[in-house]
Amino acid sequence: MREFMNITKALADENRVRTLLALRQGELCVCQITELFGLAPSTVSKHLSILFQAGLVESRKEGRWIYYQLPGKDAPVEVREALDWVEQSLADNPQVLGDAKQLKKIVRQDPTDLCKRQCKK
Amino acid sequence: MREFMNITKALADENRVRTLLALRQGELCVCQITELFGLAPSTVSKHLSILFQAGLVESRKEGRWIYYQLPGKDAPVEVREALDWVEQSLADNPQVLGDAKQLKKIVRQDPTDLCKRQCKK
DNA sequence: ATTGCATTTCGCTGTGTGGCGAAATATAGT
DNA sequence: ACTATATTTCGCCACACAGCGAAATGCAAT
Repeated sequence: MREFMNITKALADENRVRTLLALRQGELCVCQITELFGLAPSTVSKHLSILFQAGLVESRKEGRWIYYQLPGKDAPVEVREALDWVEQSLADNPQVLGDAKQLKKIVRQDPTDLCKRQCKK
Repeated sequence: MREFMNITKALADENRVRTLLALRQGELCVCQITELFGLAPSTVSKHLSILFQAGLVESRKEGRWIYYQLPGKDAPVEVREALDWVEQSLADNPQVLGDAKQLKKIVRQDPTDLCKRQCKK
């Protein structure tokens, strides 16, 4: 029950749900998600931490960057069904489609430049 | 998106989730759920209101009593899939099974007596 | 009409949470 | 070693929310 509630609480924030759907495109680093939502890096990091503790995302460290991604087929059933439900419910949501569109522009840019700009703010 | 977030926020509370699973047994009035959780009637009423606004329960008025129940087949797809997900994830959860067991005793009692006892508290 | 009762609404309180900026941590490159 | 930089952790603040009790509402029975 504890684990299930971790999932529902993680899904009870719009930015976290949008993050999960954004990750369908493939792995993203913190600065890319930060750029997508216009939030502070620390805020995005916290969101990702909550998603991670719920098992809804995995992370991979590569140099200075930490890439987050959706869990693979080896994820617990609860997690997979939660993600399926989110995707099925919001796949053609305007907000989500808009995010996907903007993400394409973001992933084309050099992550280094993104982070530099965010630090200057 | 708004509607979907209403659902996820409604599911982000353990007592509300337990309520949904309890309602699989059939419709329940407020005082029965109050008895099950040991909460104040006003608190239970608020929870049910949140579930109702999310579309996760329906209500039926009969005299002084208001019975809440799970929505029928005519419910929106998002709602049905949310309920399916909750049920699949928690069907054999100890807490949920315990609730079901206690509910059987509660529904055997006269609702009038339940309410009287709750008012005396 | 009035009383009794099931439920809801209202006001309040304590706790939880999202947001930020600043400081801390960890890694790359010089 | 030192600097730069990507991310996290830590305080802090504003706000949302679960919980209760008391008052209000709606309905039934007298």
